[in-house]
Amino acid sequence: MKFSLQHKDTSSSGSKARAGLLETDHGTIETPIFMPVGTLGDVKAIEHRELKECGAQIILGNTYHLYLRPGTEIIQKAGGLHRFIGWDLPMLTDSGGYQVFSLSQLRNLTRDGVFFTSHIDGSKHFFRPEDVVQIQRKLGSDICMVLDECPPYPCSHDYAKKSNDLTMAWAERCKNEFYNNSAPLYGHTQTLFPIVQGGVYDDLRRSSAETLTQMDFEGYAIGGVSVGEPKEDVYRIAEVSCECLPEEKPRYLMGVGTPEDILECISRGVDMFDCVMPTRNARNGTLFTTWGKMTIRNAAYADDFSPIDEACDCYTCRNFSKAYVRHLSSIKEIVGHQLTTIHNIHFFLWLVKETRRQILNNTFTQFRNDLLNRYAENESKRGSGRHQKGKIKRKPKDYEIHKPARIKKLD
RNA sequence: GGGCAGUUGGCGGAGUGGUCAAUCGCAACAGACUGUAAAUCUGUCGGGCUACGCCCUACGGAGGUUCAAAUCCUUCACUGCCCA
Repeated sequence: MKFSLQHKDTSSSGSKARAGLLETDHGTIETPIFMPVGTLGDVKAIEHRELKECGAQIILGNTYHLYLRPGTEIIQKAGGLHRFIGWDLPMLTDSGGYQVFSLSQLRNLTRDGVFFTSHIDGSKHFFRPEDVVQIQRKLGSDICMVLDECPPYPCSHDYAKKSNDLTMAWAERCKNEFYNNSAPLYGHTQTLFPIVQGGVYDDLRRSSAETLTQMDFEGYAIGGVSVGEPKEDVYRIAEVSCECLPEEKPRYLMGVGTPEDILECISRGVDMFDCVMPTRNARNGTLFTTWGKMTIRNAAYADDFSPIDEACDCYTCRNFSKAYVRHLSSIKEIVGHQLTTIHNIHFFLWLVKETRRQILNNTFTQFRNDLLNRYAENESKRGSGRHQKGKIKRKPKDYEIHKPARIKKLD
């Protein structure tokens, strides 16, 4: 893998936005980039053909989920993940570190690794950092991720420090396994990104980023955000972390975010993003547009025969009306999910593509401010139309109540 | 013509003397969703208020019993099944 920084934005003194090229054996990725999430080997409700039409340059897969189903051996037998799923562009696989957070009820942490009880059949699996590297070798993803602990929010400084220490130790072990004890299996090169942790604490974030920089990787991820903390924390964490990471290497902010988050974090020096938001929200009826977000299932669109976004040239907007998409989405027709997913993915990819163009043109700040203002205006309008009687908090399911993560045998 | 069963909020369907403006599901309406256990979840859902409470109108129609009826009785209407 090779990353080259093409241009640093100069549209305002505060902007740290960058444009670059990330070359892999499966193709070159133009950054900033948004990577659609394809946890189980597909990006939900959209075919590879349509993903490419939307401008997707790289997608994610998930080590933990693919290991459980269909299983690493099947994928290896198929000739790797690219061949198995029929995707010939770059792929990044997440390590399962996020499942340490999202499946916290079903796992136990030890210094040596993570013990998972399968959410599918209750079977037991132990993942050491080394195992996760070996699995990703078998998957053959272009960018592999180290195993990390994604700590919950809120989280004490003490816990965040211990957690980060563990993640740092695991990064070292993953790196050793990756470079000294394993090799690519399918003829294309792979690289390994470590993950900056440290909760919402600047000192820990700096220390984490510096530690990883010392270890010298080809690119760096920033994790542990978007787990419930305020947006300002996310932006500050992105900024602080980027400041401590080498300029000539790509930075990947994991799990972010909304269009606003992406713009804010590009301003702070982030190059790569991934998030389930465009796909999940599409299936749940929320669409993103150049003027803000909308709930396509709202009654207001029942007889609105204009496209979702006049400025959008995705397949959905070129061919169908709000009224039709609303109809299909409301009754949860499969094609409704497909059309909304196509639109949202297209929008997120348009957003980063246009952002890149503006960066190269030194007009990024104006572009960002215009879009953020438009979004804020739209949100305030939405807010005034709400019928909610009070702030409603969703009751979490049992398995979603994150018990404080435990690190066993640390001492 | 006779017998039996039934008629509950937009729909389906609980409830069978007070704790019922009425469980639940669907539909409807709104909201949430950030390295996907999510095509999921949450809230509202007869009307009106000086709203964590109060007042109306409501369980096919009318009448009755009772301190109190969606729940019991009479009768009418309608629906389904069975027998002529």
